[in-house]
Amino acid sequence: MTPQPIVKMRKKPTQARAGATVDAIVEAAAQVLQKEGEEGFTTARVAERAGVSIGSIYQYFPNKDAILLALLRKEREAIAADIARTIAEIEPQSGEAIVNAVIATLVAAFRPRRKRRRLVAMMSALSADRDDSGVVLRDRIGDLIVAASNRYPDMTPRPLTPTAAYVLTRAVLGAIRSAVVENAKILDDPEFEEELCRLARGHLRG
Amino acid sequence: MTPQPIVKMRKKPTQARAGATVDAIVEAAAQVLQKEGEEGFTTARVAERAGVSIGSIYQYFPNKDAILLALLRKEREAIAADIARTIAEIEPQSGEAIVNAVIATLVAAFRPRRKRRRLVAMMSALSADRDDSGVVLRDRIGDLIVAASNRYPDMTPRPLTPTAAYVLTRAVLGAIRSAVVENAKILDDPEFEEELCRLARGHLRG
DNA sequence: TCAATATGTGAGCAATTCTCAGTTTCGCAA
DNA sequence: TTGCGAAACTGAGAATTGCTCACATATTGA
Repeated sequence: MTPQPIVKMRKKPTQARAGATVDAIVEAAAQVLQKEGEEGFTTARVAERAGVSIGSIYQYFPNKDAILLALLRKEREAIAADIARTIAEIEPQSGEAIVNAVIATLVAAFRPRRKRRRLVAMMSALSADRDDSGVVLRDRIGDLIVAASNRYPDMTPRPLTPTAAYVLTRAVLGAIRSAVVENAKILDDPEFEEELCRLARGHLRG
Repeated sequence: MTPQPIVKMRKKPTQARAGATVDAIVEAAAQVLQKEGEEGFTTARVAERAGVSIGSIYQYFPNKDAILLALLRKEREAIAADIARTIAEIEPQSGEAIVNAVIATLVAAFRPRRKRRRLVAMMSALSADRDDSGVVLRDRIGDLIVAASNRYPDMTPRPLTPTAAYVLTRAVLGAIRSAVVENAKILDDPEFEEELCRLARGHLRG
């Protein structure tokens, strides 16, 4: 019933080696999860792979789940950075060009490191109560679309309400998410991207 | 790397009381999960609530996760039945009417029992490796759309490729999924449903 | 150099999953 | 009704795992 606040790190690392330890733990978590699956994801295994003791994990993470959350945030930040960088480089001729470019960027963001990003997509729903970074990221993309539609009126003939932006972003990201989780192959099909563009353009057209 | 086969029940119940036990366990699992959250979801609690011993659980389920999978399938079947029933009752005048009706049905399917369906939506990604009932359901809806588009040519002026159907179903369901997981309120907003219809019609239009 | 602080260790406790040997209930033929 | 084999159920305890805490070691600054 009551949404819980964000899980914090137990202790802020100040020395360099502590930061290295935290990074090692998160990276080890990703590798263990990837190679051994969920069942193999134990604190002992993560500690072993990271080359630290179990105690060190609990110096920085309040519990096992927090390691997953940290991994989730790290991957999401990488994706967000990908998207921001590519969008900054776009020199848009038209509203349509922006839509196409944003969608191309979103799809491209999920193409590399596929196995790891699949894990992230699968885990992200589970942490919805404890971590809102996913919603934040999606809303940011929605704002971006609304802003673009104001600057390039040929993108859409109608004013874009918040609900319309919500539906559009969640639909596009939802289709990509499905592709990542259930069938990674389709991500490489140019027709997939093309259909996503059609979907977005059709929706904006009204 | 290797996708795992579907988890089976350990033993098929033959007597009536055994079936009742299985049902009680699954229902207890749903209740415990809803009232106590993930952390409170222990085999002991489920057994207690179901009024059986822990041993009985393991007579029918190979492990704790299998209880969740059973719950997942049960909820999905309920949703699928909802959808199938409503769609069977539709007397379509036009292709557009079908699209609107299907979307209305999909949204409506997630409105009741909201807390439980939210849990299901959150868990379903996690079980993607072990259970394909989600993909099956989504593909079935996709087939339904393709079939309808053949019978009602005014629905879309272009032939609907499998990729197009994939994108359309995943986009619509993805938006609904997001609404269920991250913000249940928007599900009741008529504008949400309207925008979904716009999205689908726009995509079909090409 | 030396103390104060930050970081790291791992045996062990508490909680949890799952097993299995034994008990109870059911279905049914005599 | 009775007796018996099969099905269903039980719960103590073995095995595993998350996490703590008392202690050891490394780093920093003066």
